[in-house]
Amino acid sequence: MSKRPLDKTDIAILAALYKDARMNNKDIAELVGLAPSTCLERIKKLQSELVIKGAQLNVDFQALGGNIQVMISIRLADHSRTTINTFQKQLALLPEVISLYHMGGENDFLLHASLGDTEHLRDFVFNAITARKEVNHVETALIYDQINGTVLPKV
Amino acid sequence: MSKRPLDKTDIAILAALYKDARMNNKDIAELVGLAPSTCLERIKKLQSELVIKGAQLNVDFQALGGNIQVMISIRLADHSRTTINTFQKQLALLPEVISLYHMGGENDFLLHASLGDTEHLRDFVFNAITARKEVNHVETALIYDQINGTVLPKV
DNA sequence: GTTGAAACAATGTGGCG
DNA sequence: CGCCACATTGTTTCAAC
Repeated sequence: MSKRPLDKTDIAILAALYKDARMNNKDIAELVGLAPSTCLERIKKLQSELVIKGAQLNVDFQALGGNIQVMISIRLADHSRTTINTFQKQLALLPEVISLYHMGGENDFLLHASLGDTEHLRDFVFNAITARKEVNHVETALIYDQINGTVLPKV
Repeated sequence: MSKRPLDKTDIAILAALYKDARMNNKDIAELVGLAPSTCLERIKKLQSELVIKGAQLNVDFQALGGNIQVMISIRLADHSRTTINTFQKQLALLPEVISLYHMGGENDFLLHASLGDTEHLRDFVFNAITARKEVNHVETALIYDQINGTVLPKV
């Protein structure tokens, strides 16, 4: 991945798409003050350079039956690469999992999940996490609310 | 927010857009087996019902000078609504902040941030967090790696 | 829920600063 | 070399069914 410095226009494009990834090219072009063709060229370039890695929908998990969200801190007994990799790959596939962070520090993983109710949460923690031999410690914290940052300046 | 039950097609549309929010309507329609017009109608409906709350770009933070990502656990001294709200609103505006979670449990907030280097991290923690009178305890953990879940079944 | 036509956006080419 | 204008192709969108 090259380290091309991004100019103001690139940042403006990224900021626009960060706020609304479904914005169309014509509107972005207008917003950043470029002709549509030029703007598209830049977006394509950012994509090919993997500065833009994709785009994800913000779904209302509640509408999908996920009435509670939690962060689960997990410590493993064994920190070998295979254990970590296997754990990570298998857990990321579970439908309850929104994100799985591999961490440095006391806890090895932080798991962001959406669950239907507290019973579902209990079952999930037991069946998917504490049932695993390599898991040493689990701590669940409820998420009340999430706010996303809006901008990406820093250049 | 109404609680209309989503059918298989709605879920399929959401799943497609969750994987790639920039997918166009024609391709989604084809994928889920609908005519483009019908598919668009459903997407519009999901948007107006706020099942779809938006879409966010997956940016390579490294390309933007964010070489490290951290999760910072924060405890406040005072849990009044005003203190919490003010803290949340002000911190969410900082350019380093990716997400800010208001939590139940021991820690009041979990802050996901992207920083240029360790010095930037140190300054950020001091200036933006520990410098605040209402902050009681701060704990920073490095993120090695993040995996996002791929599907949203659960209906 | 579909089809089809008109309106609009995406995209490639060639030309300008 | 990056930008723009324009022409072509493809997508969105709305009406009638």
